[in-house]
Amino acid sequence: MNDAPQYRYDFQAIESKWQNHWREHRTFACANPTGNADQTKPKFYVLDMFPYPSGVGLHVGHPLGYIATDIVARYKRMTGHNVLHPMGFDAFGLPAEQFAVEHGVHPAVTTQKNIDNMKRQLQLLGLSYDWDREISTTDVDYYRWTQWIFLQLFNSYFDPVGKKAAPISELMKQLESGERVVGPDGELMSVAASGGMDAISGTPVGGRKWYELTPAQQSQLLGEYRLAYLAEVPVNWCPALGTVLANEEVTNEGRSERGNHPVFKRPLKQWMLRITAYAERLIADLDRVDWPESTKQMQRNWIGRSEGARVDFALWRGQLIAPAAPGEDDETIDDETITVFTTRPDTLFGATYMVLAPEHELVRDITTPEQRSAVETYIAQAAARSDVDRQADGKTKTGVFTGAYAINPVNDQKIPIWIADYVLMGYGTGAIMAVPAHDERDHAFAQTFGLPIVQVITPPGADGGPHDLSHTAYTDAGVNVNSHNDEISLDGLPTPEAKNKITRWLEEKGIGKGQVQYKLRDWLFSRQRYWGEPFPILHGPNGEIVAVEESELPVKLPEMADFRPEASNDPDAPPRPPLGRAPGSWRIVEKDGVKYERELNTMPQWAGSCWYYLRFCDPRNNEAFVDADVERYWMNPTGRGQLIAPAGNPQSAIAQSPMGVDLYVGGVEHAVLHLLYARFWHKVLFDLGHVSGAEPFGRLFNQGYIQAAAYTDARGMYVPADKIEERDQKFFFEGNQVNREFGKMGKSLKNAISPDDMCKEYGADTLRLYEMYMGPLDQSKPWNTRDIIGIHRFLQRIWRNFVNDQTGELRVSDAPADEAQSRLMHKTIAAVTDDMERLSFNTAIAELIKWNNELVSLEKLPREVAETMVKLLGPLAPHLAEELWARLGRTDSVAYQPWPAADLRKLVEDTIELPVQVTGKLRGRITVPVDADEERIVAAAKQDANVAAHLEGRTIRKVIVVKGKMVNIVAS
RNA sequence: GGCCCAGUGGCGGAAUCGGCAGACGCAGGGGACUUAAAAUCCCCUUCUCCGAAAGGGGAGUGUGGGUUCGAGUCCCACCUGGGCCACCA
Repeated sequence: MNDAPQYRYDFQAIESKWQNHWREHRTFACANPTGNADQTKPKFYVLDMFPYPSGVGLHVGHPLGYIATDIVARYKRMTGHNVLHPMGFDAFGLPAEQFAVEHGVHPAVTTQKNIDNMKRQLQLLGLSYDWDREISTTDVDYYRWTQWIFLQLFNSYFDPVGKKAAPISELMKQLESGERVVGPDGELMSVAASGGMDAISGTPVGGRKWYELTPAQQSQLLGEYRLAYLAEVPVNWCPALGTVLANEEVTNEGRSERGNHPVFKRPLKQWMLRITAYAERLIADLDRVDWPESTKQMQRNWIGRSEGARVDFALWRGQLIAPAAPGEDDETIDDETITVFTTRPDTLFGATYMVLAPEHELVRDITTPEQRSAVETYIAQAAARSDVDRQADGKTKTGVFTGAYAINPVNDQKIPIWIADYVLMGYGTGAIMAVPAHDERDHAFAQTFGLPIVQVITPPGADGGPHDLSHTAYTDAGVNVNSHNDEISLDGLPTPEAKNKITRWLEEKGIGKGQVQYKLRDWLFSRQRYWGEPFPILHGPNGEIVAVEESELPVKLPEMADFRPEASNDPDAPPRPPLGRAPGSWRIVEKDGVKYERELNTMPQWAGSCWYYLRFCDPRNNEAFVDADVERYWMNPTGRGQLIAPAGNPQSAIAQSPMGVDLYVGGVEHAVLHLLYARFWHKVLFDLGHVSGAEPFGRLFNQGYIQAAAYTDARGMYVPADKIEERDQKFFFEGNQVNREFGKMGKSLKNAISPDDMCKEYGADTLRLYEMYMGPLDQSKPWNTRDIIGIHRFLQRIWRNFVNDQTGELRVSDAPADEAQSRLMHKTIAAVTDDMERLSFNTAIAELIKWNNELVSLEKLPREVAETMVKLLGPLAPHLAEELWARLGRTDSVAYQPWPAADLRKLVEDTIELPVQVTGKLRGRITVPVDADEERIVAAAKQDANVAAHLEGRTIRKVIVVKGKMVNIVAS
């Protein structure tokens, strides 16, 4: 027999009713500020990192951030903001293509299916997105503009004078007029800066003036400066997948993340984006955004700025230089120097040998005949080893002597030149001066090969005495010794001054220069895949690279039945992008009687996510990627209504940020790449005048992960967590005991929990509240289904406070709240509002639970109390709030009700309880009038029996009264 | 190895600016209601000592020091766990 109350909290009926209502009424559609739209409201743009629509759908870890942003969006609507809260899908990429290959379905089909499923799951959670603005990076109307932005990059160069992107056409004009020249190292200089150098001396192509170059040469020269360019670079080539892979798509074992196929480093001609030109600004502008300090630090580390100097070492010519091998250029190396980068030019006197990367171009030229075979063997070995192998060796150093020597410019010492794989071709100049006394790696290498170690730095305060360098290098700053020649002495100088002095000397002598070096490399931007954005680029018969006209965009992906990448077992096989098999009608474009072939690579998955936040502002615009006025509105502070925050809360977490998206929430896994790439694109668009601010995301918040118990069997394999039985704190799978551990929820640990199941069993409001109640948003915390019941009880208790579950009657009266109830209400409003501003939803919920527990004892809720409860609940549990709002007789949506304001006067009490300490230990509590003066407070404190007992026989040394907080009587 | 973050009851966590440690929830214990169970409601619940109780004492926020009238909070060193980078000259 089922005698459950007839009018109990029926979350399923409530939630589907209101989800349908919101959808049908487009409750959360938000207007752009055009025409007659209401511009009196301040705007607020709150954004999630949009998901990749995977086939398995969401688990309960995914919506953590979405729930948080939804609460913020709903709260901001109630505080009178025009809120932009969109959602879309980052749907290009390898997984969809792989799935499609495996199941023989077109990726467009599976992608759409996955999007539909994910959207259904999101709507089940009652998230208040403006679905009118939904976009997918795979929509032609979207990637058309991704291609357009690529053309902006292709048609721009980085002007080193203005330190910003500018149209390449301007550079062309300046080169034509001779106003600007190309310096000896390829640097762009204005004529003034070059000291009157004319275009002849500056032009690197055959030493000819710009106007003497053929069009192909001119085009090649411009290519050296474009922000998007083709270059032969070492890439991660995976022949089995038939594509290059980004570093992060390669496992620590040097295999592909998907499929576990071997990956090889090899040089290939690829599209690159010149992000390195922006290194300085990408670091500097981090100071202008409100991001977690750790995320900023990760970006700074990734960009890796170091200050130091370039130093030229002359080759020692007292020996025969190896003659060029047959067929090679017989280059004279008489004038050759080896240039190194060092952050410690102050240790130059301690440089006892040099090391070149095995791939360094000079290695072949300088190697002596006796050493040639050893060197070539080593080079071959190094090439065969993956980066991972190199690292696996840790500190053991390998290398080979080339037989050649260089001259240390400060002391004319003849020092040997080695090659070793601990020197990387990709950083600095690919060559180093080795100072084994003061660099750990050089020290280890010198120890291994018996090279001399010369101390030139002493630790501060070490009196210049010899320092034990037999086991380890001294790498910190100190004071120079043994560092002088006829012209310069660094002896006695502390490290920073020594650096400055030697750098100046090197510059005067013309053999060195102060330099800033970055770890950041240019961005490898092409993939040999089908499921990505085609490049809007054409290749002419003579190797010309021509941009597709803007008017001819989009370049649509061709329909293809077979879109598989061409796999191979041969690491030397050339890449064959799937688009190479596209029909000729797509591949070949005829213009002015010339046949061009389309670029066959596609863009990486990062491309679409680099600018989607801009498209959300104006997603259906066919004239521009975003309307300029609309962009200015959403991406800039309005200056109006900075925030609706309680007084006395200056450090509001969601105050409007200086520029860009007001709040961007996502996982810390995107701390570097996505956020760096998007910032780079945004800066280019800013430089070219297409957007109004220098940074895309004013405030960033990284939510934590949801972890869950995972179980491994005797073989260490994960077993499904939902099939585990627990007995006596031991865990069993199919009768066998298994181990429990905790890890990030997901498919690989077989511990995913579906939000669909939770919504079905407890409801979306319960799931939302539970996820927020688990702990601080930015912390990782373990999922525990058992704990959900507490939140569910809370919502049921709210329901019963409003509705008599036997009769269905509303338990609300029109009587006013008494003083105690009123005070409690305003206290809760103040606390919850403060928590909302700080994104501290766990404590906001705790406040509401506490308040609601107090209301249980009331016969009926005063209407004011009831309405306030519903409003405070609105952002957190929106379905229940809408239902109760309707039952209170309201016909409008609670989503746009004004947020309750705490009346501070109502919080004032007549008396206050103060803790009393004696010498720092709590001994009693007193109740005094709130305006009592110090004298009266102290007198009351001394009268407390327990306090008096502890003061008995002691002398009072000091009395500290902190108004409204506590009293401390110090006695001895 | 470098940089960053975190350690608080049986568990998740609270304490926002240096001022009553453990809010709120789970689990656990006791009680009410019920034929019974579920649900619901009430009470207890950091450890420990004295006390029949009221109450009171001591210890306590990873460890050891320091600053302070007062430290979970600030400083120094260390331990443990997590994240990112990792031969970047």
